[in-house]
Amino acid sequence: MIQDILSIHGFEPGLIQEIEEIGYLKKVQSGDHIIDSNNHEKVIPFVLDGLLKVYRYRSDGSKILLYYLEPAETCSMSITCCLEKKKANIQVVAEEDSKIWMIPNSNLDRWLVKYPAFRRFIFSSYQLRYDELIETIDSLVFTNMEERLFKYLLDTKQATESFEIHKTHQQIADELNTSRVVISRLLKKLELDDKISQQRNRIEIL
Amino acid sequence: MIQDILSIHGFEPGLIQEIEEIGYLKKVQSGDHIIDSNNHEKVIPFVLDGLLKVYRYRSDGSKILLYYLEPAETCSMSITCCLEKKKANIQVVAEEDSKIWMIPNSNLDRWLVKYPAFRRFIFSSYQLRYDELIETIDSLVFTNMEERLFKYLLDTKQATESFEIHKTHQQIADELNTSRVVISRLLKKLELDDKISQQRNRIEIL
DNA sequence: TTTTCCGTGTAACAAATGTTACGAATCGCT
DNA sequence: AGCGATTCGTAACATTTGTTACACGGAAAA
Repeated sequence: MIQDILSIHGFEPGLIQEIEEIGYLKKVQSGDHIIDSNNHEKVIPFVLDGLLKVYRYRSDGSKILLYYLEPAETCSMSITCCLEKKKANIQVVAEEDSKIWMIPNSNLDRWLVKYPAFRRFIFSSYQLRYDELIETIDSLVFTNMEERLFKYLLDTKQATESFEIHKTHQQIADELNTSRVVISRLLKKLELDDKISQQRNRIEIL
Repeated sequence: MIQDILSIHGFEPGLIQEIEEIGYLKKVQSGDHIIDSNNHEKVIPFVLDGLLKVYRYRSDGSKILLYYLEPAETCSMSITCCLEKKKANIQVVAEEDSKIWMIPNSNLDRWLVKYPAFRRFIFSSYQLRYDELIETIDSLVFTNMEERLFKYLLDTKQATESFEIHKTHQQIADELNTSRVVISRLLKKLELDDKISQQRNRIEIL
């Protein structure tokens, strides 16, 4: 199973073996915190199954959703954090029940040197996250809340592979950093436009 | 001169020699385009002197200022772009007259393997840009236009090492993706609050 | 069943931002 | 000096987003 997912990126057999030997499986439930400010253990999480959310939090307690991590992806913030021995103010939370292969950072630098596929993997991870951050900036600058909300629904649909979204208006508002009333207002509008239908705790995308 | 700037990052003598041999100096004037969608030459720009702006542009022509590049810095977007052979929709423009050491991408991968200091440099560049993008997201989400404007003025002051900013309201509006009228309104407010003083084409930070 | 709590709908208003329009001041050029 | 172009100030208004308050209905708990 782990071999299968790692070979997606064309990892060398030797690398796959090393990752298997040094890493360990972590099973988490929806809502669990995988990485936090408090725990300073230097590991990078490689998602085997499920869905993770990566937040950036600020000193005043507010936080921003940076991106989602899907299977076969990893968190580039954690990588730099490991390589640079720097504290990144990030938080990785399970959105669904997930299985994660936790890889201690001890061999990162050596792997970078030894395995070309690992280099490619790391750099394409960085690129992927860059693209997502820039897309976030894009949508903040150029689109209004209604579009951002609809995009959020579509993204959630894709990430969870389901047409139904089980979230309250308040939860959505928190993720989009606005208020519940605004979300209710806009969801009602989307409903009138026949783009969604909703019941309590449930939004269906049409 | 080039040795001096490269040694800031602790580059190995052999690496410095290679970079000197393979790279070339490019002098540009304020407003010149260094990297564009059209030219597909694979080089990474290393700033020796001056100030560059990195934009992301979109298909509809609109663009966003991603970050500034100061001396001894490089553009991580270009790096991934080189390594991944992928087209990044970025544009690098000279904000001031600048000197740039242009480094063809042919040896990037080999340098990553051979020189630890180069690995550290690349990864810390990535981290730096991440931090800036996240800070941008932060300010878009949590602060109003007045704060963003004042922060923009302070950043410009720092980047140009001058208390005077020679820009029109329209230019500032373009960089902050708003309209000229809004900027004029807010600058007037900052002036009344004794945070700045302004004349035509000139803003002074107090 | 009754009570309480949670999620949602909606009104009314406030604040921030965007848009259009026009006049005044200043600069560069002839 | 005179003229046109650029830059800025400001009013008036539209739109978007945020805030407060309250009602309703269903779900969960007592």
